[in-house]
Amino acid sequence: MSMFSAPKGVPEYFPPRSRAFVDVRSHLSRAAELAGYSYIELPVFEDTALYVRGVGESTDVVSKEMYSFEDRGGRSITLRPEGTAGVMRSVVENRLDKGQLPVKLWYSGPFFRAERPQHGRYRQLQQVGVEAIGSDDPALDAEVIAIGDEAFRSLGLTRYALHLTSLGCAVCRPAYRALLQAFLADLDLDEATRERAAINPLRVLDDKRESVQNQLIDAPLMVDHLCEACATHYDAVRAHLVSMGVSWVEAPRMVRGLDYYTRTTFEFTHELLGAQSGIGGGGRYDGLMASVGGDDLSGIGFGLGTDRTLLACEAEGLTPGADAHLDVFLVPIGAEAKTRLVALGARLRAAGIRTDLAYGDRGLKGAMKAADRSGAPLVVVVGDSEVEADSAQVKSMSTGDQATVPWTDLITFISAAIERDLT
RNA sequence: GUGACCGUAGUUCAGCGGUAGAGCGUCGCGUUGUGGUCGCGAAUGUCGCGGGUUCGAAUCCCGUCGGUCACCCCA
Repeated sequence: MSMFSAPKGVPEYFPPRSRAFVDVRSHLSRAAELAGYSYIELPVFEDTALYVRGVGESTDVVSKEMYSFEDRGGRSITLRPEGTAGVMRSVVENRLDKGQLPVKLWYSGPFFRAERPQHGRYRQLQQVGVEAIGSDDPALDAEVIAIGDEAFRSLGLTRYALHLTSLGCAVCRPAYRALLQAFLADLDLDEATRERAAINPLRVLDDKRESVQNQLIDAPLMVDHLCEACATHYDAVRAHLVSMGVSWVEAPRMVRGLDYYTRTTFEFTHELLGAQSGIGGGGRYDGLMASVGGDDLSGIGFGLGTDRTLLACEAEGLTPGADAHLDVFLVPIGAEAKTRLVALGARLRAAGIRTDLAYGDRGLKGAMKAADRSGAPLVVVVGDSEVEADSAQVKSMSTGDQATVPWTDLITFISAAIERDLT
């Protein structure tokens, strides 16, 4: 029994799985780097009002899932529940939007939502996100979507799907919203659903209950009521996706939980993850920057769930980061040998060779066992006779071959052996 | 936040009212300085935590904490 336990709903990654987590995260961010996005490091807490105004007071995320508290100066602080609002705040505050547009940024780190934990749903969740700000070019929408697709594909994932729709804009959405509300008013719905219809009628569309869905068959859909500009924009996005070879399914009833989304909206889901199947989602947000006090620039971005992407990889039997993480394992027998190998280890590491050593004066047999388990392809053994001969035994763990190598040639020999193994 | 199920060794799990078990892992041994296979042996548990019922509780009941599944929500 340990005295303390981690807070509820917080995932921890430790070896060996932490290696997979790190590898997943680097695949996700690499896709963004490959498309010219630059890293932005942001605070994990912000002024509560930023989320209330940016994300939307009526959203579940803001109204019942935020970790908010008063700091010692009496300010209301909130642990960030999502990434986009914070990026907007920083862009406006630091005038990153005053140069060439679009500004393309990526970020990574923990986010916090006080939800009831479940497999794949955590109170501290990890995301890798991108934002492209200051252009409403539909090619940029397509780029962002394609980056997400490539991020998942680069990990070897295949059992995922891209859901796509357009949520319209300030011109066409209000009229559609009224239309939908009128439609919903005539349906037989329970109180909670009626309430939702009043606050965010779009949300009713993706209700999972059959009894509700049956009544929604003839519900008006946003995509059928887009204004000319939105329709043209959406067509262009789809045309670009086709030319990039990205496939998707139309999801006219898809809804996002954050109020700022407009026009292009998308979600990646994985079919093996159960109820928490969303592994990434995003879209365009046209009014967000202005609502946070900046110029009225539009933007588009996504957040990819690092935790869930790892779960998706595991569900598909993929093993990210499984490559051996060591090149050489050193086995000393005796005090003199240890002194020599400790020094050799430092030199190997300085030469960029990943090296570990058998500590704790284990017997040769035990040390070899440790060497085997380390996964290192090469093992260097030094005992009394090697010390005397000023040499070392270098063993290949895969073939079992062992060579006597003069001490002065060791680093060169090892480098060459690793080089050979890589080719 | 609502409902249901689960919580036993490092790990996966069996035991379900009468002195705590197995597989895997860990450590040691199988003669002097060589791992993976095999054989033999050993260590490790306040049976999540707190109450209650009982002669006796890992086992039954209540609470609590944690996890899981669905709803909800979303990454």
